[in-house]
Parts: sequence; C-alpha cells; structure tokens
Amino acid sequence: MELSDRQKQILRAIVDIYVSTAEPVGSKAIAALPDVSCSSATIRNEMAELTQMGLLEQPHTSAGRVPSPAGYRLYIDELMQDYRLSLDETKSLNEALELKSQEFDKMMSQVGKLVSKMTNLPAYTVATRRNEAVAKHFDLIQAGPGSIILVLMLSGDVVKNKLVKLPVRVTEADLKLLAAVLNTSLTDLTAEEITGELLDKITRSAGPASPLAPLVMDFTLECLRQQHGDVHLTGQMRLLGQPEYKDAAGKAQEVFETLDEELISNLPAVLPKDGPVQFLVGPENVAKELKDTSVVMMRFDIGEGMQGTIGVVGPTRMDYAKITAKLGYFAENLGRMFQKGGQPTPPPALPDGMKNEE
Amino acid sequence: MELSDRQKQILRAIVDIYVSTAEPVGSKAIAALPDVSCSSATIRNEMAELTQMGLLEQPHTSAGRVPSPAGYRLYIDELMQDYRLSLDETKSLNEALELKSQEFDKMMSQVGKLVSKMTNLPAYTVATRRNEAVAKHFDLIQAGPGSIILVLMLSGDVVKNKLVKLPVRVTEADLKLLAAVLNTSLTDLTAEEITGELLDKITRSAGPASPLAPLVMDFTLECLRQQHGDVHLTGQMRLLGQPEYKDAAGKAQEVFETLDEELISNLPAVLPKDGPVQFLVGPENVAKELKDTSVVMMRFDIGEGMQGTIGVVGPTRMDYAKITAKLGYFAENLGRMFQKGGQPTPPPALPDGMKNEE
DNA sequence: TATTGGCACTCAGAGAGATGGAGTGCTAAG
DNA sequence: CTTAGCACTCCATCTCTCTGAGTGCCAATA
Repeated sequence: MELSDRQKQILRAIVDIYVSTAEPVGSKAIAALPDVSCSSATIRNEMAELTQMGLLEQPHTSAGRVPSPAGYRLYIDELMQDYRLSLDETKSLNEALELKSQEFDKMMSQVGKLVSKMTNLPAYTVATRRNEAVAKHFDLIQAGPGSIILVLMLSGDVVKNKLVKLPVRVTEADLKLLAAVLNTSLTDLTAEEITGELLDKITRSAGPASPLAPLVMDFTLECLRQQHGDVHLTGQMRLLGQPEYKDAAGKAQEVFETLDEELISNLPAVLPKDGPVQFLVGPENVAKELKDTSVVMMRFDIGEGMQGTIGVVGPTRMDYAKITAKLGYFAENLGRMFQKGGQPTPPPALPDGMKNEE
Repeated sequence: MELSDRQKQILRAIVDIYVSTAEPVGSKAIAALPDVSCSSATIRNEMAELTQMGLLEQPHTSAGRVPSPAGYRLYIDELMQDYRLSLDETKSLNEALELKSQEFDKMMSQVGKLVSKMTNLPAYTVATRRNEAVAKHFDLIQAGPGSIILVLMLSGDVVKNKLVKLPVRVTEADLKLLAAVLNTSLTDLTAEEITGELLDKITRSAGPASPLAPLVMDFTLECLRQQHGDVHLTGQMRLLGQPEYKDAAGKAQEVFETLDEELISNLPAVLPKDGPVQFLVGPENVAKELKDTSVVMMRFDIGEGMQGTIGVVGPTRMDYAKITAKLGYFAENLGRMFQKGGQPTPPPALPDGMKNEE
C-alpha cells in the first residue's frame, strides 16, 4: 500500500513537529502550516488512515497523533530531509573539534564527550579493528627493582602498556635482549600464529629475563584478541533533559543501566551493520528496557585498519535529521583529525622561538 | 553547650533511622527503640531542644525531625559508630577486588566502577602526585611513514603515549639517537629544570630527528605539570535510585552537571585535605547546586610517589558509617593491589604448562 | 468524488475542597 | 524530671468538577 504525497507530507510534518515539541500533534497544527492547503478536517481523515496503517498512534481518544515506531522508520528511510547545519552550528562544531592531542583512548573518549555535548544526548564511541591485529613493537622498561613496564604497539597505532612486577631480578641488558627477541619473533603475527612452541622458543633464547616471556605473551595475546577497544559512554545525564524523563527518574535509571550493560556485553549491537549510518528505532532495540529509546550510529575513519563508531542515544522521539547531520559532520572531520595524529589544526605555539617545520 | 548522653543517643538514632528510611523521624519511633527507656513525650522535649540548637530540622510544623547539616556533622565527628562489615559484605568486596590487570588509568577507572557498585552511589577516583614528577624513560617507535609513537614513562610508574605525525622522514636510527639523547639529558628533571637552553642543546645533538624534539618536550612538560591524572567519575545514575530524586529528574541532572564540572575544574576540592578520610556535608560543598549532596573521600596508597583518592557522592542523607567502612576496606586492599602490579591474587593460569615462579 | 464547516462527544489534566492521620507543643498530674 | 492526655497543625491523598483541545462523523459544497 503506497502513501499519497499528501499523506507523506502529513507524516513528515507530524514527526517534525512532535520531535521538537514532544506533544501529540493535532490536525489544526498541521493545517496551519504554510505549505498545507487543505483544512483540518481533511487532515483528520488522512490522519485516521495513517493511524490505521500503523504509522501513527493516539495516546488516548481525544489527543493528537504521535508517530509509531513504524512511522519513525518510514520517516527515516524515506521522508527525512537532509538537515542543513546552520553557520552557527558548523562554527561551534569546528570549535569543538579542536581536540587536545592525547593518547588514542583518551581521544576516543573525548570524541564521545564532544558528540554528547553537541547533540545534548548521551553518546558512546568504540574503536573496532577492520582486520586482524598484529603486534608491531615491544618495549620493556625498567621501572624499579623488580618492576617492569611493558609497552606494546599494535597495528593501528594502538599502544598498550602494563606494569609487571616480578620477584626475579633482571638487568637493563636482560630486558634489551628479551625485547629484541620479542621484536624479531613476535611482531607481525596474528593471535592464531602465536603458538606454544613459539613461546618455548622465545623463552629459551630470552636469557635471564625469560620468566617475563609468558607474561608478555599472555598480555600480547589478550590485546590481539580484543576486536574492539573500550566503549566510552558519556553524557548519560543529558537524557534527563528530555521531557519523557521529566518525572520518571526510575525509568531513566533503568535505561541507563541497561545501556551500560548492553554496551559492554552486547557490543556487536552497537556497531552499524551496513552503510556508514544506521538507526535503531525503539522496539528494534535489543533490550526491552530500551523500547522507547533510539540509537543513531555512524562510522568514522581512523587510520590503519581501525574504524570508529559514534553512537547517540536518545528517546525514540529524537531529531534524527539534525543528529545525523551533526554526526556526519563529525565523521567527516574526525577522520582527518586522527590522520593528523591529533594535532590541533593551528599547530601549537612552540616555546623559545622554535619553528615547527611543515 | 554540651549535649547530654540522652541527647546524643537521640540524635544518633534520628540520623541512623533517617538515613535508612529517608522519612522524617517522629518521637514515637525513637521511643519504640529497644534501648530507649523514656516516653515519646520526653523524646519530644529533647527533640525540641536539639532543634533549637540547630542540630535538627522540621520540614513542616507537624512533621517529624530530620538532621540538619550541623547535625550530620556532629554525628560524623562524634557519634558515628564504626560499621562492621558483615561476612557477606566482605566476601563480595573481596570478589570485586579481583581487578583485571591493566593499564594504570584503566585500573583507576575500574576501581571507581567497583566502589560505585559496592556503595550503590556515584563514585570518582583520582591519582595525585605526592612529589614533583620527573621523566624516567623516553621511547620513540616508528609507527608508519612519518608517524611516530612517543612513549613516556614518568616517576610513579605512569606511562603516557602520543602519536606524532611529522611531514619529515626519519629513520629508525635517527629515532634511536634522539631517544638516547632524551634519555640522557631529560630524565630525572622536574618541569622547572627543563629550560629553553636545554631544548636548544638537545635539538642540536639530536641529528635528523631534531624536528621531533620540541614536540616531545612540549608533551613531556605537559605531562610533568599534571599534578593529577584524570578524574574518573562513574555510576552517576545510581543517584537516581535515591528517594530524594524519585521525581525530580531536573534536580538530578543539575547535580550531575555540577558534579562533572566541579570534578574537573575544582580538583583540589575533591581531595581530602587532612587525614585518610574526609567528609563534605551538604552546604560545606563548593557549589550551591550540591548543597543537598555529600561526599566521602578516602585516600589510598599507590606506590611510588602517587596517591589515590576515592570519593563517593550521595545525598546528604547517606549512610556515612557504612560507606566509610566500605571505603576503608577498599583503601586497605587497593594499596596491596597496586603494589603487586595489578596481578590478580590467584596468579593467572599460564598456557602450555608454563610455570609462574614466585 | 474529494473537501470542508459544523457539531456532539471524549478524555487528560488542572484546580478545589474534603478527609485522615501522623506528629507536634503544651499542660497538668505523677 | 517524666509522662499521659489533648488540642492543634498541616501534609498527603482522594474525589469531584470543569475546561479545552482534539477527535469522528455527517451533511453541505465545489
């Protein structure tokens, strides 16, 4: 069953209005729109039909209409008009994008904070591998008597480190030897290619520092097997700003908790399946606690076999168009950002008249 | 003006009851307590007096009494009885304490999550330096053409890393040279001791990789100047479980936001000034939005010139005794945890029959 | 046949009393 | 100094009513 143009127009208008007011939309409000040329009675007829089709809902008999999940879905897939960011908006997005250069993980969490702030909704970020991870470089640093810091660089410019305490004394030279062995025999291997025999071999040739070897390998395997980095969820409290949670702290808490759990335990669900952007509308969500909650997910590029995902979480009644536009802007520019190694666009001033050659 | 023993007993009882019920406490409820041997009328007289002293408050004429901030303060300073953790509680605390070994920062944030979970309240953690920071080790790793990873180890076993992208080509050997120069001339120096001349000297002797030097030094200075690590705040939503926020999402959001801001902008305020534990009761708080919010802060030990702080945030009506007990337990055991380099108490099973020598 | 104005009907939400009960302060007796 | 008794206060809850926004339907219209 196809929708008439007018029905589409009405559905779109209802979503648009409801999204910004959070109040059921009446026929009069639609009729009053400048580009609608029929009377409220006609609208009422059309609305009745749309309701029958399951695209609209009525909170109660004498209330206006509210989009149903199916209505939102149709809106997103077919009716949504590209939201054009205003000059002010791009300006503040640009300002926000001046990430302070930092460690990879911190950048990711900062991106989340940023997105959350700019959309005024909770947001999360995850980094995922696009292909099998391999170790790129090992480093062992003496941190104190019996304590060693292992620095591990993986493909995708991810750096992990771990403090290892050992009751065995090792010298700088021992560590250097072990590091060299690791760097020659353990780099550029995927998790599967790292076998027990290999470990044996390394342990044998590692000299006095060999007790370290199994610890290092364990950690390495653990890191290699991680398909994605931590999920950084921030700005949960912004959900409370939404009218649907005005006086339902209990419900909000439930949503928060489910969100937290879902994000860590059900990671694949928070990654867009296909295409750069994906929408999860209300009941399409995994957990039933999130049935009134929607998620907009967008991919962005981080160099070297890594891929980032930004997600924005909000009530099903959320401004999909605007949020998509903002996320799109982020996605476009974050890639560039990460490529540049997180250096702010205007290079930082250097002390004492040093010049930063470009 | 001194309180009589009975007055102390009454005040203590009121705090204890109010803390667990969140309802104003009436004279009858006190009189009904097993270890109270006078009638409700007597209690009423005493309560009137305590109210006049400013230790109790009355929400309205015909309501029971509620402790005033001053009342809480007195309770905390003099009346609070040590809460003894039950066997069940210590058991679950012990289970929780099995931190997965990880990077320092992640451990800190995990500790926060843990405390938040065990107290069912928002919690934060910060690591602070006890003395001037110095760099301990520099490492430069080629990550790709024109991109280098700088790994910096500071005193206190803190490891920082940064991805640097440079339009200048440098070889492995160049990096090794620069790293060597940095390691000889820049380690064990405090931020003040790193001068412009030193930078000049390093740049001159650094060979082809010298353009990197100012970037490295900038980053180093930045790290050295950080008196404390990031503040990890988690479990904000748990505040919503408290009856005071049952239907006041707006207020909760305000508290959240202020909390967030306060924690990052007003760091000294979140660190205990003296003694291992400190309480910030309601109006003693910095921001007026937090006037109904209290904080319990506790120090704990992390080796090597670093010191951790755990804070628990809750409504002024919170179970100070219980929370102090739990925090105390954490503080005691976390020190041990960190000393051991974050290795779980039962050493992890090693693959292929490898033995972990103790 | 599609659209429109008109009209009766519905129902959530706000406001106004009315009611009950928990708790107080005070007084007078023990 | 303590206690029982009593009048009083005031919040919380409930019910009731009223209002107005919005609908659905019908008959008139183009």
